[in-house]
Amino acid sequence: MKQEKKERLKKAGWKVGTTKEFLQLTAEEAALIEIKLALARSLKKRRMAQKMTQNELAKELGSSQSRVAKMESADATVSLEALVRSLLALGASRQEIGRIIGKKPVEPVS
Amino acid sequence: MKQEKKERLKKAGWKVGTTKEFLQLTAEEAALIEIKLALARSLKKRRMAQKMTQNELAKELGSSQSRVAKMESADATVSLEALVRSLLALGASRQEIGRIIGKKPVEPVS
DNA sequence: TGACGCTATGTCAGATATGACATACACTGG
DNA sequence: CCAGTGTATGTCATATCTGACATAGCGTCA
Repeated sequence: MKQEKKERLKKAGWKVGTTKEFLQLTAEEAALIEIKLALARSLKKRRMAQKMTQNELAKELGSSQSRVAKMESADATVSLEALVRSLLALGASRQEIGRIIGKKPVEPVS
Repeated sequence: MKQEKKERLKKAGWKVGTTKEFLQLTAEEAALIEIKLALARSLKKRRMAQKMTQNELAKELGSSQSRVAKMESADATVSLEALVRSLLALGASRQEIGRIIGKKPVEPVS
């Protein structure tokens, strides 16, 4: 069920339309992806606000630059856990993380 | 970085001290665990509110009763992602999940 | 008592995520 | 133009997580 989708992804590449429709995501999966996107955006914003490079953050996390890049782009290979860990490492509180997750995304212009 | 800790654990054997000190949890790790605990509690609460058994929920999730039990007990082998997915499956919204994560836990009696 | 329904715990093969590395790209200052 | 700095993307071996299964505990009902 997860595997199927990845296959489709690899073959299809990136086209337009909502992410949800194109990937045939269920509502739950769409919500999970939105959560990850919100966290990823926050992560990048926070890192930049602290004037850190991806490499510096990676070292703090005991990870590598490439993985930080993937986190910030909400790459499919990064887990929710990785995103939350990183935000915590950048000083975000539980409450802030809760807010990031709960905040409604900006509506795209129709 | 996770492996290191386990190594240390195995070598050190069993000494006393608070869990936190003994396991040498950083503040970030402690926060992550608190988040997982909050989600786990909510999961159980929600499942019960819907009068579902662990088995029923497991089937909805494409999983097994044992894993649901582990989720509800915030077992170390369950990921943040699994907890969030399960809550979404039980109908929780992004906003609700944000609130669960952000909410301060009840202080233990001193 | 025993049978039944629900939950808890341990284990393990297979699936998924990770850090590390290589490499490419984009931008800037010289 | 080149060199340097920061970011993006692909791959791979290994670490971690997952579903499934077995089995045990624990109420409850007859």
